[in-house]
Amino acid sequence: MPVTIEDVALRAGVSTATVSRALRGLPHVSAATRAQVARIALDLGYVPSKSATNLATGRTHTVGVVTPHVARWFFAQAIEAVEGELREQGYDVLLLVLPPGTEVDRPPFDPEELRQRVDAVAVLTVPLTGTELDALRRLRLPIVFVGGSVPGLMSVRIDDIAVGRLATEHLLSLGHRRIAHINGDPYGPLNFTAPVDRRAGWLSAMRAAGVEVDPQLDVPGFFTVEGGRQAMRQLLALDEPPTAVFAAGDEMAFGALAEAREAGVHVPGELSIVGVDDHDMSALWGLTTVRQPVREQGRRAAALLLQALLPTAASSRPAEHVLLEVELVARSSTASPRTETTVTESLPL
Amino acid sequence: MPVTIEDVALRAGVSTATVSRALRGLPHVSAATRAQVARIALDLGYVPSKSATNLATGRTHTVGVVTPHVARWFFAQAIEAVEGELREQGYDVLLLVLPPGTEVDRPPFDPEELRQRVDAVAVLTVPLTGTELDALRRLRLPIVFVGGSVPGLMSVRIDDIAVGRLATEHLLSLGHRRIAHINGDPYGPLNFTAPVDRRAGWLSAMRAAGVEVDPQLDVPGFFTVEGGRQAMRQLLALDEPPTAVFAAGDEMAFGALAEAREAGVHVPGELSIVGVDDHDMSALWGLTTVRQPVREQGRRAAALLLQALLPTAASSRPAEHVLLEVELVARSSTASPRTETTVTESLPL
DNA sequence: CTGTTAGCGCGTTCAG
DNA sequence: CTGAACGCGCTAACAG
Repeated sequence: MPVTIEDVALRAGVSTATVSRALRGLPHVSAATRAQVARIALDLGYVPSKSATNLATGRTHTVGVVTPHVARWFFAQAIEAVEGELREQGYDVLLLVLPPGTEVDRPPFDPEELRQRVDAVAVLTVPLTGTELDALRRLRLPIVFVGGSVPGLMSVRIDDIAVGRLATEHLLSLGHRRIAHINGDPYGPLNFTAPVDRRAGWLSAMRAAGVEVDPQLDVPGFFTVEGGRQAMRQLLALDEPPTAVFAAGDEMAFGALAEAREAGVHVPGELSIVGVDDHDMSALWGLTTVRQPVREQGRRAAALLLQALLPTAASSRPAEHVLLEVELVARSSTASPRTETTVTESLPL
Repeated sequence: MPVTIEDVALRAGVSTATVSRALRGLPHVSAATRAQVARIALDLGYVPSKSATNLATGRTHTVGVVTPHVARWFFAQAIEAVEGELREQGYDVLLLVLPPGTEVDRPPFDPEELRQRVDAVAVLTVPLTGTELDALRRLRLPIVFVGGSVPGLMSVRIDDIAVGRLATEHLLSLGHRRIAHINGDPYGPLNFTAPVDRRAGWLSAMRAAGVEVDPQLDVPGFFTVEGGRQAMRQLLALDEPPTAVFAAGDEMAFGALAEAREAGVHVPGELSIVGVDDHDMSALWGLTTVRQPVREQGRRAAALLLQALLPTAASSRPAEHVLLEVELVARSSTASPRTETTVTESLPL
């Protein structure tokens, strides 16, 4: 039913090979023939069959994007960026959302099913088991991790230890000592470096400042608004609540912020909060945060794949690792502890 | 390089035809042969080539999802839902993000490029030109619109007029008369019914209540946080500002809320605000809103496509239109105007 | 510069 | 119940 290359060939009075060459801009085609073929293809509405092309060339012109979520800020941003870059270069994007849950209780992800469908894969901080990673490697496809890194595979991410340190140092410099940390899932996946590193940064900064860390101040928030809320509730219930909180993600910070206010705890008068991301709504909340360039990470990841897909690309170079800069954005959710200044509404909200 | 059906056939000592039948559960294969083949396929790690299958059957087992954004709440939710449902049924999802901008200034979308790649298409309230729509129809593929509807094509959406009416009536019933409306883009696309309908609902409710509508109270917010903020600024600058605002989307409502508070206008004491969506963060903001079941819309849309893809499906039935229910969720951003009751902090934030 | 000939990997008749 | 043979639409040698 669809228009095939043969239809075009017949109509143009040439062979299918010539049509193929003409349409793809290959050399060895007279300008006249090329123009003629192009015209006919156009008004016949000819579109090459992807499957046939793939079968013949072995390349799918499709990149798989594996992600655990699409609705969360980081992932949505990253997907949008990756898709844009890829589509611009003529690649299709196959979206693969891994069912939620840790790698233990979700259905196993079988990278093999990607084998015949994509030329490369971008993995957005998905917690994968060692088995899955091995299978992924066995595909021998260009693979890039975004927001995390795995030995031997390309990656684009930020220095999450620096993130934790930056946030914590900001609070320390304001005079805080009792600084809590709301992180991801303590029983979560192993191959998910961001939360672990951010915590490490927090600990490192605390230690460097000679501050003892109370284990009670290290609570899980699961990277969700609601999780952040619960975490904050837990912290406020302590005999000696923190004067400052470092939340490993803005969404958790929002929850924490809301919970604090609801509990009548004034931010930043009685409690300072720092997040990570610089979410679209962080400014609205007046949230101090460590900004990470998510879209940039997406773009860079796509670029790495594209480059690895180039015919000239040697398939066995050392995997590239791109580390992007982060930056502390100070807003109104942080201040020095126990200031005796008038507690006016310093927050916009 | 990949394992082909022939490798399996050779190893099993049968023909490729038998392998094909055995693996796909077709009849006319002895139980023994079937088991044998299955085992060998498994330990050879055989995965049928999608392209080859497609070429042979004419079906791609892929559904295209066309969306203008992935990072905005509605779209992210819908994409996640559609993807989940589709993948569960063995379909791949090809993500196609249409560059931002109205259909006038973005690069034209050529549905033809989908022809050889997908079996069906889900369009998420993307503003399409008539030309694009026609081209889409010409594909003669099952097509479903989510969040909007187009004559002759399937759709899943909510009654946006009812949405506008519901929100407005809530405000009217509280005693408001000067009710503003923050909508989408006045110069925006035509085939994008949601904003138009929501406004119509607002007007209709106002008229039904015998309230005159001041054109100055109808301002654009572009469905973004920042747009909502600007809109609110504009409204507050009026000689006679509104006592209530109906924002056509929660993200705009957030912006409006923040702007109002920043301007020192107490919500809901001096100003009531209603949104639409019931965004994940609406509860945090205490935002009264008209909830719409986005994920459900995504699931239903996927189901419609799946059903139309069934071999038994007659290709020329009338297009199905699914209309889902909405519901007003009253929170703390709305109250009666000019109440003289103590203005305590009634909002959590 | 162009046409011919082979496949790419699978599904699908049609014979056995 | 099973196999041989052909075709899906296109690209890639290889001739001319």
